[in-house]
Amino acid sequence: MLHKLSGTDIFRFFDLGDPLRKFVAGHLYKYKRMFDTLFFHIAAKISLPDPEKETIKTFFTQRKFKRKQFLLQEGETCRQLSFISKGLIKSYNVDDNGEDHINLFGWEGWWVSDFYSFLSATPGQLNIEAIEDTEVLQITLADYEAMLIKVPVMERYFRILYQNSIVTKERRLMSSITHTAEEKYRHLLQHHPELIQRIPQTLIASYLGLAPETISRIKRNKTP
Amino acid sequence: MLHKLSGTDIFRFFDLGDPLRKFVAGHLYKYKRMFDTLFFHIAAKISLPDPEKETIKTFFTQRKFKRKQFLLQEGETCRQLSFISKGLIKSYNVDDNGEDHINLFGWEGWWVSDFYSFLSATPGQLNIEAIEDTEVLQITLADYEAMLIKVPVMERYFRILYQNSIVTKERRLMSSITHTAEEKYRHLLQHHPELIQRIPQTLIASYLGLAPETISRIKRNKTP
DNA sequence: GACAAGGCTTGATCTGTGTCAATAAATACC
DNA sequence: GGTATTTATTGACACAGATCAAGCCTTGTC
Repeated sequence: MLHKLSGTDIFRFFDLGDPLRKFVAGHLYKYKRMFDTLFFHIAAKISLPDPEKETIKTFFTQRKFKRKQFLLQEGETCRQLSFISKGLIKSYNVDDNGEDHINLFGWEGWWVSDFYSFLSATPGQLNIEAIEDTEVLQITLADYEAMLIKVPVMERYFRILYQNSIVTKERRLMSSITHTAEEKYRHLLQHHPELIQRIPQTLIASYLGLAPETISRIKRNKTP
Repeated sequence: MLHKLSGTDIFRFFDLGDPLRKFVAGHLYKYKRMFDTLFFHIAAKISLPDPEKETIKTFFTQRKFKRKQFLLQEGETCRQLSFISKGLIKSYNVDDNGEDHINLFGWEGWWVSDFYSFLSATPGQLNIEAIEDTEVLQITLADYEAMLIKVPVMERYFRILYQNSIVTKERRLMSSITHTAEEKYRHLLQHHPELIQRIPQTLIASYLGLAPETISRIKRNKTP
């Protein structure tokens, strides 16, 4: 089975504002099983037979985090790749002046980690913190690698996942370099309006690399 | 075989400044076959038996580009994923004011395309242009997908390739948001000094999102 | 080897966005 | 339900880095 990809589909499970989010949340509630969210997302990219699902389950452990609790702190080695089945997190680092800079937001259907730290098994600089109460499925590096050996079709899943992620990250980078503050904010507003509702403006500002005051001024100047 | 990954290894085939570049260049010269560079790079991530190599060869076509020639122009659909076996390219887009913004430089061992355009088969906004005379191996989307079906271990290769690429792109994004002009330039200088030699300052500036004059001033102020 | 074209430096000036500070509004908490 | 905390707004001001302009230096070309 080839992975079919349309112009919009490419972002479906990736960029901020996953349109399936609400449905997935309902789905989860109905079955009350965190793995359903995972398999639902996997099914969007590859077809995964039931026996393989059972194998995959054995590699993950479930964990819950309260609001403001850290999944990972700067200086730690990130031992887990986490799939968010419920909740909302921010991943950020702190610069020399003590300022936070948000790397990404993640919610239902997102994979999060300090990827560099995780893959290299060395201490990293990212903090990952729950913004809302969050439930995740976690896998260690050894198990991630073992799973990919044991269930080779997951290579395909992650290849497609990462492939799409690269597109998103390239776009965000170019936006960061080429756009003005206002363009960045309006772009986010246009493409991910739900974000603005769910996440405080201060954090949005940090994510966009702007001062919160700048966003206030943009809203004042051109919203009328 | 698991892919072993050390802290430095993670960037080896990815970020600017591939340390194997010179060796590969020599290697290529010796055997005068573009595929050697490709298989050399693949071998760094997975082990690929000879029969599979022969299969893979059938999916690629070779192409050469002269300095200043375009591999791809804005508005075109990017039909090819290109592996650079020799040369140097820039990938950039043009903003509403007609300014260029360089997305990435690529040379021996890099894969380049307008990834979004390629995967979605829709027109893209990137220009890809040869800075030096360049030789590439190209594969279409259909052949890329066919190859991944026929040689499944290539899923693994691309998964690892993309995985590393994500780390690099995340770092560049955070650098772009958190660092000052001077920090960005010094960081590049420290980690990729060869770049500064091989690529004109104007292009470096565009890559970093700075004005060329800013780089001149940085060099004046603190090099003494 | 002369001319063209491109690349680099320097100074003067302008401007978008950050910083600081004070207040108001919204939300969380016991 | 009232206080504490967080979040958003607004104004005054500062500054990093862009822009504009001019001149110089380097490289390529016939």
